[in-house]
Amino acid sequence: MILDERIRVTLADVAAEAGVSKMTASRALRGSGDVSNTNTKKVRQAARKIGYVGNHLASSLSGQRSDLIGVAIPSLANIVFADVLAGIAEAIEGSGLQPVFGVTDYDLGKEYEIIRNMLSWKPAGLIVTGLDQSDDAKRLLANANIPVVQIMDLDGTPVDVCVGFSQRAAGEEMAEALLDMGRKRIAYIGCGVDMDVRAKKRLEGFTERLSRAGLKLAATRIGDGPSGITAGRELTSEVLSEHPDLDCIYYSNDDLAAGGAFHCIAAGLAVPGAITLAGFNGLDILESLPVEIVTSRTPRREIGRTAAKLIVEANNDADKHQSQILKYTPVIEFGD
Amino acid sequence: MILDERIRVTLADVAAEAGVSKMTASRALRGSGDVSNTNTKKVRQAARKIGYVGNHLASSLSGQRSDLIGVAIPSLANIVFADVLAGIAEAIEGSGLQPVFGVTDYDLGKEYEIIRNMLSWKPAGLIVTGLDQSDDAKRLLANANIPVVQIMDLDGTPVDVCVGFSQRAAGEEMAEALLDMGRKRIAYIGCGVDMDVRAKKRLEGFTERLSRAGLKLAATRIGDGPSGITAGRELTSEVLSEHPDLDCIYYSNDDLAAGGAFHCIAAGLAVPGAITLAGFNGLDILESLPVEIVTSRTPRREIGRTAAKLIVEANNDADKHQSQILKYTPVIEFGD
DNA sequence: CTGAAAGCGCTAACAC
DNA sequence: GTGTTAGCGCTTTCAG
Repeated sequence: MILDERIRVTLADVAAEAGVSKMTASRALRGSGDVSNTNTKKVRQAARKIGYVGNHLASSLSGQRSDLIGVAIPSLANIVFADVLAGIAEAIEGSGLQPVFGVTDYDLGKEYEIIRNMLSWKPAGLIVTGLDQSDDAKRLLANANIPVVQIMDLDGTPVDVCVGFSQRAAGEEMAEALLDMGRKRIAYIGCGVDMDVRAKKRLEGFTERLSRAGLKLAATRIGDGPSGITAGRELTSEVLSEHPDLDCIYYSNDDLAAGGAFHCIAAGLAVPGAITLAGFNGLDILESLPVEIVTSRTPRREIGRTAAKLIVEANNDADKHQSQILKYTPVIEFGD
Repeated sequence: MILDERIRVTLADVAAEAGVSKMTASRALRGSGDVSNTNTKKVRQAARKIGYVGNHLASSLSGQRSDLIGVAIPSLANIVFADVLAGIAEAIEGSGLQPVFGVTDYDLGKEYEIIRNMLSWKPAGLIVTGLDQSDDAKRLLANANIPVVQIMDLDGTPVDVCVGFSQRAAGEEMAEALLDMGRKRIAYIGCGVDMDVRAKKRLEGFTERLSRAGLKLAATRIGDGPSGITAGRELTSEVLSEHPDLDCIYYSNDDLAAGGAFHCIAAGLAVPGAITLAGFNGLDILESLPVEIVTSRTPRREIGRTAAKLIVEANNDADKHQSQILKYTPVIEFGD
């Protein structure tokens, strides 16, 4: 295909075709202001006839604000963020807004660049993951003068709106649940790549609750490869061979825990009879697993949906927007 | 937060601060054309000092083309498309392009609207899923005058570039592999929501290959709920209770197949001893499963990466762009 | 190497 | 109801 210079069809063409002024055409197409029925029809027909598509760049530049909504997430390998995106897509359906996304790879520098880049599109709003952006990034967000929603975390000071749950508390509550089940020799398994701020916060809450009960982790193992089922299986095998007496393993997420479950099944270890496995997120996979794994179900799709909805609403009525903290609470599920 | 009218800092402000004209500032910031070192420094400092962010809307409008790249995918619940997005994000890293996405829900009408909407951003390129858009949508794509990449399929006539594999052939090859393993009483399990065009094409190829061997499907079960592990487990249980003599089940994807595996484990059915399970995609989960499932590994991340790379390259050098078909081939894996 | 002028395609703000 | 006039903030000319 040759990218030749095709004739661009613009609003002026539509107006000419319909025999009205650009403004009438513009109003008719957007349904704004009063336009006679006759002209509305004429314009719509003309637009269809000559294949008018419109130019968001021009309308946004003129209107001082675009219909874009910026989303910065740390990763797409983690299904959790795909769920967040799905929630966002769901919430903006029909609103005329469209999401632009950027993947930060858990890197504050990249995150700053992405935020900066997104801001230059003058988006209707921004959704960023977590509360721990770099100072530069936070300054950008604070001065952006658009709704900014920070999601998935609550432990910190939000820039504007915050939709999430306390990662620390989630860790504490899981510790509490496991203690209630009588677990005493507990190990932690995580992954380096996955050791983002939020996983760290959960681990902190977890160990703190343990120490209040006079306990500490019997073992800690942080893999250096990427997180996933395979990694979980291997790390579990390693940890259990070094510490065969464990009665519980807390994983930084469900993928790792599922891998742990597969190891236990293969090794003939009863779960949760001989050992309790606990994960995080409440992934679909756990429900069908032949063993029971404890997990905290995180409402990530709802979080995405709520975050996007707030921006959609602020976009329709800017006065309605206000800084606020919307708190969710992960629910602990025992897999039965 | 009150969305007050803040002072926007524009290129003119930077120019004033640096004591040069807007043009010199513009050139210095973009590194285009020749600007003296002195002025370049002055401008850069001025920009940083007053916190200039730039306005992509204005530059794109002026430059006739934006740095956006539009992506239309059918769903985010399906991890396959999250992988595609991940590949896209990977490929455009550092290129200055940013992805805008839309979710079609396998709905041609929605897809048309999304494509139309994206085109109005005058994107640098478009990535759409499959070859089966509506005629209206195809017309838009054909006239868009930008690189258009259709991904994940090969069975049909591409608009411009096509990066994918033949779904029909994938179905045929899986049938062939299962026949080679001596399977004879084969059932198919899919999901209504998941019964997109591509799953249909695979099924067609599959049954055609069977009939060439003088066989036909022993049973076909299409669930009406959403696809997933849980659905797979239930559907498998149902099909097996009606047809206990099956020696093989072909699923429309790995999630369903994994659910089937869990059913078999719970029911004490040896896999693949008593029954062979075959899925599609080559998801991570299969590797760690305590049973062996046959699958076709699809290079979805590579496809996303390649598609995006083509657009990045065309963006750097439009003359290099040409319509072409990039063919991938899913590899059948036997889970051992 | 630098700058002034003229738009890019659209819409807000006013007239009529 | 409809049209006119000015931009939105930037870059592409084209002169110096």
